[in-house]
Amino acid sequence: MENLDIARSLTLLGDLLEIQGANPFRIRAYRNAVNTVNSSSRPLADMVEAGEDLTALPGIGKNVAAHIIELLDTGTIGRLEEVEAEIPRSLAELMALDGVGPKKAKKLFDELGVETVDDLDAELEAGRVQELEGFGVRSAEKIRIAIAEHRQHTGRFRIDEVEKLIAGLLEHVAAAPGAERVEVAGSLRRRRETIGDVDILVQCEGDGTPVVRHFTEFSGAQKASAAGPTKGSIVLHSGLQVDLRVVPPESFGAALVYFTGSKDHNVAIRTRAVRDRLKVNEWGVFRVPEGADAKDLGKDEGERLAGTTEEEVYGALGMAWVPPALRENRGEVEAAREGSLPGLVELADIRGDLQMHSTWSDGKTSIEEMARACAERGYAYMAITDHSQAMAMVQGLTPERARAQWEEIADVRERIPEIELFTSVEVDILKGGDLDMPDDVLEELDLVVVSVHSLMDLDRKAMTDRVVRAIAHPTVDILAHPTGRRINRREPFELDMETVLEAAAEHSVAVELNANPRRLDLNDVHVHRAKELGVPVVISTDAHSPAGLDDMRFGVDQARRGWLEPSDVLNTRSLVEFRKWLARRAS
DNA sequence: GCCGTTTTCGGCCCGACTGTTTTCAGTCG
Repeated sequence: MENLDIARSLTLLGDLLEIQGANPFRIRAYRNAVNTVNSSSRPLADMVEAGEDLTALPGIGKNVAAHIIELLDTGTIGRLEEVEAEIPRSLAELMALDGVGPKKAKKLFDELGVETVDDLDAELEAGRVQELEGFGVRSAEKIRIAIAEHRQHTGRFRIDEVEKLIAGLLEHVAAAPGAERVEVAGSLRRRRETIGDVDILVQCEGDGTPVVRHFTEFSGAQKASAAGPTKGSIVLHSGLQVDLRVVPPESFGAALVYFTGSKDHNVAIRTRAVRDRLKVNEWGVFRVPEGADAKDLGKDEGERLAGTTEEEVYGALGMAWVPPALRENRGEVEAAREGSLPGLVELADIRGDLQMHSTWSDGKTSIEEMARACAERGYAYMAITDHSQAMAMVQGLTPERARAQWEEIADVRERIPEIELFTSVEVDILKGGDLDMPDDVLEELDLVVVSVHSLMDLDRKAMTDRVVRAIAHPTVDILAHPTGRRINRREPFELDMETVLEAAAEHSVAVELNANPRRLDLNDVHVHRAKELGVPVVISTDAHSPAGLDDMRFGVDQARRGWLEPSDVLNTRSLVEFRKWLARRAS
């Protein structure tokens, strides 16, 4: 069972308990446990099997640990079944609707017998929802719209899509009357692979109402769902929600921390602040006076210790500034207090790109043009990794064509001496783990990249065995896009990543972090696990044209989210050092 | 339900906006 499955069950249990009106702190405890499960780089199932104590994990105590062990043993949680005997699990789905929380879901169930979104739709049609106490015509209409949007658009947006969708909006906001500074916050600033909604922060002296009004009048907005003196929300035609907050200069840093999140990171730093009798909110860091209770203080009462910049805010809390990519409450709060934050890899550290395609298979551009494009980007080396022949539809390389390609590569090397071209092939891993290229060719290549492109629906054991067998081949250097996922389009293969990474460590094989924003494969948690196991990570673009080379920044962002430092990333090495790595088996 | 330089009980992050309200609950981030 995957960590994802465990997280889903615990989330469901937490949601249903919340609908039942359980102690809110108990609900929070479940949510915290879910965050830990989702952030764990190792499968909890393996930890349990190894006899490790789950309560050593933050936010997981005796009860949740018992739930998890029961779930692994029996496939279900007794406590969850008890709750489901009282209220249907589909009520949790109602809470996914904008404007419907636990209280309204409960009321709809108790008063009208609503169990599903479809039931709710029918009750709305019948006009019965607006008659309920606490509901009204307007909230009924909002729920009706929320259902339509839920059906039309449930998922999150890829980060590259969001960047394109908001480019015009950011220009529009920068032109708002009184806007002195505009910054993107939220998951987009943390560089998550997908974005649920966009948060924008504007610095403005005095009344923010004109800024919010200017924002909500954006021509690309489908509707404005909120507008006050400090906050506004719009939905773009694409369905993407954008929230805007307006703050004065003395609060800009505090607000940037707060709206960058994540929620779990914010809760963690606020909880620590309470111990030091400090109060943190989006307006600043304040000292709670002797004898006073933080709860009785107004939002900006007390002695202000910080607020203008993020560095100041973290400093007032005894922490180093935390890079946004790390703000997920995965240990960065402790590291920032101890001064042990990693020095994260940056785009400028990248010295080469080790997966790209040319017109020899499905690339759009010649080898020479790709080489010139890489040289323009200042790289010291690159690899041309056209597909092997199993990819017949893209004219994958036969052994003969591979050899012929080497001659062209030799020519290009002479014409463009400023960059080193490595010969390579992205070799298909066939069904049983055999490689789609004879050994004599593999042995002559500078670099061997392997990946799965077919039979992606094998069961977990068969797929894991297949990939591990390929990794064990003595010529293999890099396992490319290890899970095969396409964000929002194709789920990852059934694959035991822990076993794969252990095999990579054993056989001295690197794993790719595919920088294409449609893939970003590996994900941040797996990248972090690779680091822990000492498996080198290669960040490659898999470019099919020169423009594709610019995706490198997305890969670097993901690597940063996985805590990678330059030394963890193979293609930050100089040409000399990288050659040494390629020769690692000879010595 | 979790946790501990308040340590095995009694706390647990904080504010804005909306709608249905007549002073506030619910939702959201």
